[in-house]
Amino acid sequence: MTEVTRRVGRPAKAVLTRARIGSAALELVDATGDFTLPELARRLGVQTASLYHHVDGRAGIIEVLREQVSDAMDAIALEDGPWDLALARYFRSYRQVFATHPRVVPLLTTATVRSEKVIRAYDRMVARLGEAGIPAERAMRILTALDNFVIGSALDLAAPDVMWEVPDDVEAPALSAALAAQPTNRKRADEAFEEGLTRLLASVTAEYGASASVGEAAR
Amino acid sequence: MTEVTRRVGRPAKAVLTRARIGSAALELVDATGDFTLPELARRLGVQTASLYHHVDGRAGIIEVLREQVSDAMDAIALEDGPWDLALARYFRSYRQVFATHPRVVPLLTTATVRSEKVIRAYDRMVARLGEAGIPAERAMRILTALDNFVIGSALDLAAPDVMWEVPDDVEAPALSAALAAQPTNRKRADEAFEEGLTRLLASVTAEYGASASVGEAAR
DNA sequence: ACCTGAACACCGTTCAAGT
DNA sequence: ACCTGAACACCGTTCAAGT
Repeated sequence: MTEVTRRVGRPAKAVLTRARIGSAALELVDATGDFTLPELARRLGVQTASLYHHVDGRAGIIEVLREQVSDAMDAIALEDGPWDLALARYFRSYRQVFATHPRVVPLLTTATVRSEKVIRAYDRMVARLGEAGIPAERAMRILTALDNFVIGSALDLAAPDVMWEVPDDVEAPALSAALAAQPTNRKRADEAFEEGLTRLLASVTAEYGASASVGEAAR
Repeated sequence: MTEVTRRVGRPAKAVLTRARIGSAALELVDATGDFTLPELARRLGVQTASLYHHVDGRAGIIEVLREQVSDAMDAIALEDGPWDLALARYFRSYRQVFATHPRVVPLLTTATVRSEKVIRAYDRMVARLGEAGIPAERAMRILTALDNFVIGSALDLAAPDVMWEVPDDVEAPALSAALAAQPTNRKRADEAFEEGLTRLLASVTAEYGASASVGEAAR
């Protein structure tokens, strides 16, 4: 028999914090692929309504999740070395964070970027592209393209085990052979990310110049 | 006063079809960004439970949405001409479909591809990359990279009006200047898509050879 | 300020009953 | 086979009451 002490009213010390809610939510999403407020509250040993004292409902918890992954990104990556290697480092860390928490990606796909850390990172990237002689307008286009690619690649990490399933009555010999030759799903996703990131950055480098090959430096 | 005729039991002719449900769902998502079964049923003039006779609940309706957008893609694009131009045509039509229905994109981000039409398209792309001298393993990697980029670019279409919002207390001069120089959100998204697609395909072309520049042919 | 318990509107799904 | 009406479990959100 466990003795349950029922408490009513404000506790001497707050039992919840934004941070505690955030890490519990992250754990829950990592484990199940989604979260509900009642389940989250249960894991934290509180009532569902208690969460509202710290975050703005379900949308607020998604915000906390976004903050957590944003903070894990390597902003220092952008400071030193040639710009192309700096961007490569940053976007690799960007994707690496999502590789650790793939199931949160679908929850974060559409929202305005407000995180100070992420804003600063993009500012730094625009600046570094400018130093490399790329005009601001073009820099924004390149950054958005890279961003789209990385987000798509992050979503790929949350993909089901079988990404393409050829039905029995459909003939797709080339695709079937290519799929059969594939390594694990994760390896495929990793390789495709490197393939695209390297090609995109190398293409820009070829046009505007930089110190070394991105692919080379990855080894 | 409208006369309402209450009908019970099976009607002489089925009032619902998969197709009717699908187009009503697409309209609803286009208009509101999401859908619920009760609201969909209301628009179709039936009870919520009636939907279950034609589709497998909410997940089934998302499946129908996926079929609808998949069917709108230009599969013939892959048949003729140099492989790089063929792929460019296909991926442009791919993204064009989502540009017409941007708000459905977030609903379709993670699921196994089973659509015969899409499977055939990917088979065709692997085959054409093979003809160009690209080994199957590498072809799959390139295709996945392109796919990730296009999905990310499609999500970009569903992005809020302000993609990056620099808080008042944060200094991001380079980013702010670049954002100020931006045209409309849609134009930014369009340009970034072309930027990335062109660079990715040109990079592969440079390595394996093809007939003409992708960027050139786009004009 | 912070937690509880109860209430409310709403959603997805199931099923017996009717033609 | 296909539609209805009712039922059920569950979810997100609100709010008065308690310390």
